[in-house]
Amino acid sequence: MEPIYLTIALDTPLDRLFDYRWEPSPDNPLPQVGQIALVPFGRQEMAGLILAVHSQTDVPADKIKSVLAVRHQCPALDARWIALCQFAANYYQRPIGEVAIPALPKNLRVPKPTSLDRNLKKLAKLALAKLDSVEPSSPPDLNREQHQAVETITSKSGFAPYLLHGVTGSGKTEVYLQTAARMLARQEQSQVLILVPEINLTPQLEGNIRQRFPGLQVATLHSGMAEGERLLHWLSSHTGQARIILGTRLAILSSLPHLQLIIIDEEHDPSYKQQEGLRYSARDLAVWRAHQLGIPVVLGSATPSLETWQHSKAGRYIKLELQERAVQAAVLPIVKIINTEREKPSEGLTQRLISAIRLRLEKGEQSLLFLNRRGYAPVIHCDACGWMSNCTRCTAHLVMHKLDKKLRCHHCGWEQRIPRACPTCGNVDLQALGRGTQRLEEGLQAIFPEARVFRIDADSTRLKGSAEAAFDTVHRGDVDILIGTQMVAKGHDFKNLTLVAALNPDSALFSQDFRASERLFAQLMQVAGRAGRAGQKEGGNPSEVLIQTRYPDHPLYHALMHHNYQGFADDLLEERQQAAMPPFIYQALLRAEAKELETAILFLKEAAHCTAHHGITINDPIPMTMTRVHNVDRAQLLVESNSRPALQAFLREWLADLRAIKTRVKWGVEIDPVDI
DNA sequence: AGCACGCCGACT
DNA sequence: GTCGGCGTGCTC
Repeated sequence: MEPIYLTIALDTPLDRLFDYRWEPSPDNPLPQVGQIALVPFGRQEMAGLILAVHSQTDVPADKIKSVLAVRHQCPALDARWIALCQFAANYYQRPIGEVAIPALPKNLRVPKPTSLDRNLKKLAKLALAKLDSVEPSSPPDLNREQHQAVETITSKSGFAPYLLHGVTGSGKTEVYLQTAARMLARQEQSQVLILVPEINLTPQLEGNIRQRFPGLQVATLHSGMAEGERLLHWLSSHTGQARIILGTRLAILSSLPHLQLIIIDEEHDPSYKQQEGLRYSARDLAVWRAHQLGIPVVLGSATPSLETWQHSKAGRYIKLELQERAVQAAVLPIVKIINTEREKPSEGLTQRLISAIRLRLEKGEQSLLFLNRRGYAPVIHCDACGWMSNCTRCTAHLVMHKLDKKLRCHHCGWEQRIPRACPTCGNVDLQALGRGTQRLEEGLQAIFPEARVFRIDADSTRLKGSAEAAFDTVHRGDVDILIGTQMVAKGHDFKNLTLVAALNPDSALFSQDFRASERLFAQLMQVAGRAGRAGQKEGGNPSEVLIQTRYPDHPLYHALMHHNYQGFADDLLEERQQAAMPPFIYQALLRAEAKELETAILFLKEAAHCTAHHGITINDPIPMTMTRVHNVDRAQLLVESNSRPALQAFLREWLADLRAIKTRVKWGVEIDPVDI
């Protein structure tokens, strides 16, 4: 028999495919497109995705190698999944292998195949185990708006993108669940994908889903899972056994052959953007995938991204408003602004805030203080000579961590003991400047010695599973005052919480990043939404949100005071349009890093010095805001266009030219960057 | 990107 | 005499 040649995509930055020989034999079934093959590559062995099977090849006979094995145990990935990877590869300007291969569970990629047969048997057990442990619950009645949202989404057929816009407590989750229920009931094998920003912070949602759909298999997909477990859940999605798939951004690249609905909760959340490797937007890929499959996609948020908001204003997305709070007695919290120029804080707390906390303590209610800065103090300083605790490897301060007596760089991980005296002049009186969550905790405990003060941040929840335990402590009511970073803003309903305070959120107002205020608004709205979610207590006052700021007249805080997302978003959009910024134009970023900043800048200058392209703006190279991280200097070059296709076409050509430049600079391009 | 090969400087 | 620095070249 004639040999067969397989065209295979591999996880390598080389922008081409590789042909391998496959020897036919009566024992081995013919390989198929979409199957995974194990091949020799250079001196390594790798797993690749079969993209074509043919009887000929252009590769010279002395170069071609043979396939080591084909993973017949894993059913082939279908053409639509491959098309998704191909789209992402083209759009983000990377080879398809760099998209497709990392999207597969590791156990399918390692040279020694794990026993898939055993795992497939395990799948059935997994489903049963989950069924035993839940108590089924029935769906609550929907209010008029929720009902209409479910009706609208389920009445149309074909591709339709929806923006489900509703404040915290308006019952978006219930719309997700009942929409999912209808789609699942409609077809024997249908699957629903639900994306959440961070799965570890939403155990409640997973619980709800399992209770509401007791007969159905639920798969979860996120980066915190063990490889064996990951394989099981991925396979259950891939084989169609899992009907509901709950996952983080990486789940958008999973194989879902019977997908009928995609839901993206908190669609504005920055964690939908992958920030390393293939820098994809799970939200954008979700919309593309829904379009490809001709199915609805629901983007839910109280504070939609300006991209999504603009789509809905332009009529490209269908807007569904939830304005009533679904929980009967729940009312919006009262937002008050405290001017810290007039009321000077001590220990970071104004007198008004301290009184508000005291009132909650007396009533046995909880308070939440939001301070987005972990550690004790962001820097220490010598008054005598001006020395500051700077990281020698990064353009950043070493943060003081008092509990473990360390100075720590939050960017490169460097740590050292807190010096007893100033390293340059010997002064023993070093000052902690500024305030992190640890210092706030210390101050609060001093003011309220009897109160149970509790801190939740990346430091207090470093151990696996400890975040969930920490949240449980708060839910149980074992906490009076909760201090937290952005970790506490997401997902959790605190039933006894009636006071939320934001300390010192001002820095984002003047950030270089034009998206900083959009993010701050979303974050404050979200954290404000933690208060009083279970409804008003008998005879109680509405929950309160206090913002301590030096800029009490800033429009962002005024919008927040009036719960006016729409006004805020419309104003920002107006500004963005005037200034020709996203979402009205499209951007790509060329980043370069080298030992010396000058080397990186020079590379970017050379890159910028290309033939002019109509409709493309190439800006000047600039050092990144945080120039040096871990002894590497970084610079970037922004490319803009008002036409997405024009930008794409330019990038394709440009990157080919850049690859030809002989350089030691490490560089890469990011499409639709969100952190500038 | 890995991973080799290859040709020049300081070590047991 | 070797270990190892990173320049250059290749991966079906």
